[in-house]
Order: sequence, then structure tokens, then C-alpha cells
Amino acid sequence: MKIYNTLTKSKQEFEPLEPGKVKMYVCGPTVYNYIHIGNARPMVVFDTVRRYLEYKGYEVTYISNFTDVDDKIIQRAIEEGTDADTISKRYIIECKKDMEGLQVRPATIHPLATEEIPGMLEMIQTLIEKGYAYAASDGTVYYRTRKFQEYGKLSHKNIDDLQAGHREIKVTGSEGKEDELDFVLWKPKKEGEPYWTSPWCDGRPGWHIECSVMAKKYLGEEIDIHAGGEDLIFPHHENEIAQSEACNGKQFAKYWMHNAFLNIDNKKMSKSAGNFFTVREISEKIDLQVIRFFILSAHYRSPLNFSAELVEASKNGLERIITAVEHLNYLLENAQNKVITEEEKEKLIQTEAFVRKYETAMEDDFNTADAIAALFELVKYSNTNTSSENTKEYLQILKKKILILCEILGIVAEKETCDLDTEIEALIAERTAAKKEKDFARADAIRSQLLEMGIILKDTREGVQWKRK
RNA sequence: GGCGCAGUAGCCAAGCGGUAAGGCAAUGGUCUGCAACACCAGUACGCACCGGUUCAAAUCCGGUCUGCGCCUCCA
Repeated sequence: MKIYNTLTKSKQEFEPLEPGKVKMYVCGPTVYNYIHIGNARPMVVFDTVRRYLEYKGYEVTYISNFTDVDDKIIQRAIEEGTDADTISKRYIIECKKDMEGLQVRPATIHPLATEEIPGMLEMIQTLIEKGYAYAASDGTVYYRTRKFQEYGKLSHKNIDDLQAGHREIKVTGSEGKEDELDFVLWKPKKEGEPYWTSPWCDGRPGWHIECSVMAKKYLGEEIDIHAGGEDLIFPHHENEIAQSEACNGKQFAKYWMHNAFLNIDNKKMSKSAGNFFTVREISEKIDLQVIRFFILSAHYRSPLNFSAELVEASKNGLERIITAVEHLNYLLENAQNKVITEEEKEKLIQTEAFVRKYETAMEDDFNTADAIAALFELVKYSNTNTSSENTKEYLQILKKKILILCEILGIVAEKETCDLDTEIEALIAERTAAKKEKDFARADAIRSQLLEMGIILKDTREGVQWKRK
């Protein structure tokens, strides 16, 4: 299995630190509002990575944090006349709801920054002791960026270029810094803000230190995969490396994975441009599973454009897969309980090619677009190689194959079979009778009536199928 | 200014040296009372443009054009 590593700018064979186990850390959202559609991309993408690793038999420890103390949260709290804790707790709950809709499985642990302050104080202290950090006169603690020789190795930046860039857009409030590149590990509180006591001042942690500490606490000093959006490469992940490696003296993460951005109508999403969408508002119009399928329809390192018609195309494509599974279920209801035939066995062997194609795609840096193509080929094969003549066993195995490939992508292709609604069944029977008597007006009336109830009918060769909208 | 990415049919999107996957949409057909589903058929003499390397290039190299990202809170 190959993974593109931002650190080396190349695809590398994946070799976990410990055989059979994978330690994975994915930077989570800052919870000051509902998550937006852009936040959904890394969640879906890395959840899929996790699912595939588990499919391959790895035991995955998946850690994803919630940043629950931050300027934006505090600002939101002030606006609403409440406290930061209320805001963050509320949006963590809402975020989890959205994740559920997107079929993103909960992480092994979702640590909260505010609950990891002791670890942060400890790491900052160690960095100060090792000479990698210093406290300014106002109590702010800075990281001594130039002291870390390898600074820039992830983002492939030259430290001197960085400084030149900084001069142009110099920010105020950095008087206590020894060097403009130094970044904050701990900052003093302002009036009314949440704070914790520390040896340097009452205050709160900088953003970067959180992830270094949480990764270390829950995964250890060395981890396999560290992931997030590409915008995090610099400075967030670069700074994490500086902190963790200076503190622990070991390579922090072996593989760094970054997803590209999701744009809206070919433009970067932003509130000012008026093209900002939360997952919540999208979920009111579209099944979030469609959004998930849409996100996976492109490779995670390519920019992805989001628009109504593109989502519509994904919806139709996904429908094709679901229809195929429904059809198999329909056939299974009346299938014969005989021994699988030689011909059927032969056909099942042929489907292995699609499974292999799927796996090959996933093994190549999680090429979900190609994997989906293989899935579609399997679906087509299923559509053309099944009938009411087939045995239960054959149909069951075929269905299972489709379902497993869907499962890795987080696609639920089979809705729980609800109890047959007697009213619906009765209407369908009535319609069938009407059709027999060539009373098509009555038949169509019943079909419209069912449609209003959210039931879609299909007259197949094998009989009438129905499904909920 | 520095660093980097991308340009493949109407749309989306794989392919990354061996002669263009897959999906959506559209068209014609099979099936069907109609519809829906499904299936079948054709659908890029060509992969932004110009050169070069090679027996062979969408794939490698050089240049041009266009779009985009990061360098600053940001998935």
C-alpha cells in the first residue's frame, strides 16, 4: 500500500511502526459554529482511510481532537452573551450529528484541548528547559523557531524566505519575540476569557501545542499517520513537528497526509463571498450520504468543486448502486434454496477481478475515484448476471461483495428492511389487479397515491418492486 | 516576491512511457399499457498550446498560455 507523504513529496510504501497496528491523528475542527462543507472533506477522506486500513486487517487507533478554546469561540460567546464552554459543548454535539449523517465513524478518542492543559504545561516546560522556548516579560511563551534546525521540512520552505515574507505583513503585538518567526505556545489571558494558571502567567495555550500534546498522550511520541487539510501544512503541522520533535527527540509522524480544498462553484468558500455552506443546511436538502459519495468521487489530493449539479450527478450515480442491491434483495426473496451451480461459481470468480481493481486503487494512495469505478463495474456485472433463476447462495455472495466495497467507502447501500407495510402492499395488489383488467387509469391513480406517500414503484420482469423515496 | 498544484469528451473524473477506465447528462434501441429500473449501441483520430527525447508520450524534458493554492485565522 502506498501513501503520498507530504514530508517526502512522494508516494511511499506504508510500513507501520508496529506490525498490524496503525496510529493515526487527524486534526479536528475548532468548534465555534456548525461545521462547513469544507470541514467535511478531511473527515470523510480520513474516515475512509481508516476503514480501508481496518479492511486490510490493521488495528487502527484513530484520534481526532476538538479545539474547544480559541479566539473565535470566545468571540462567539461574547456575541451571544454566554461563555466559551457553552459554545464549544454545543457545537461538539452538533458536529457529531453531522459526522453521523456523513457516516463518519467516531474516533477511538475525541480529546478536547481544554482537558489536556496539564500535558501542554509539561511540554512547554520541557521545551523551555531544552532551550526551544522562552517566556517574554508579559508571560507569553514563544517557540524559538530558528533553534529547530529542520524547521520547514514539511512545508518545504526556506526559513529565510519565510522571514522575508513576514516583513511585508508584519503583525502587531509581537514585541516580546526574539525573532519574527517565533510562534506562541502560551498566551496571557485577557479580561473575561477562560484561563488556566501556569508558571508563566494565567492564560491559555496556543493552537499548535494542543495537537502535539494530544497526539503524544493518546498515541505516543511516534505515530504512523498525521492528517488534515492542506492549509494546515504551514504553519500548524510544521509547528507541531518543531514542538514534538524538539521535546521528544524522535520523529513525530512517519506519514503526513493532506487533503486538497473543496471549492464552491470554482471559488474558495468564504463568508464574504457569500458561498459559505454548513453541512447542516446542506443536509436539509440532500442526504448527507450523497455528499460523502460526492467527496469520494475525486482523489483526495485534487481540488474538488462543489455545486448543485455536481451533487445531483453523484446522487444519481449512488442511486445506481443502491438500486442494484435492492434488486438483489428482491430476487433473494423468492430465490431457490438450492446448491450453488458450477456456472454461478464461475461467475463469482469473475467478480474477483473487480474486487482486485478496487483494492489496487485503494492501495495506490487511496484512489477512491478509481475504486468507485471498480464498484460500478461490479454493479453492472451484478445487473447483467442475475435473475430469478439464480440460487440464494449465489445472490447472497454477490450482494455481500457489493456491500463490503460500499462499506469501506462508508456507503450504506442497504437500508434496514422495514416491515412490509400492509397498507402499501394492499394498494400494490389492487393496482396489479387493475392492470390485469386493463384499468390503467385506476392503476396510475394508485401509483400517484403511493408516490405521494413517498413510495416509488417499479414494474420489473419479476414483478412489482417498491421503495421509499 | 518566494514555494507549489492543475489543465483529459457537454459535465465530473481515473490513467502518469505501450496506444484513452468509470459515472452523470444527452441520443437511438430492447423491455414495458405508460413510467421507472435495467440492458444494448454509438459517443475524445485525441488528452491547453509549441517544441524536444523515445521504436513508442495524455504520461518524460524545455518553453508558452490559463486557472488555482500556500506563504496570514482557515479543512
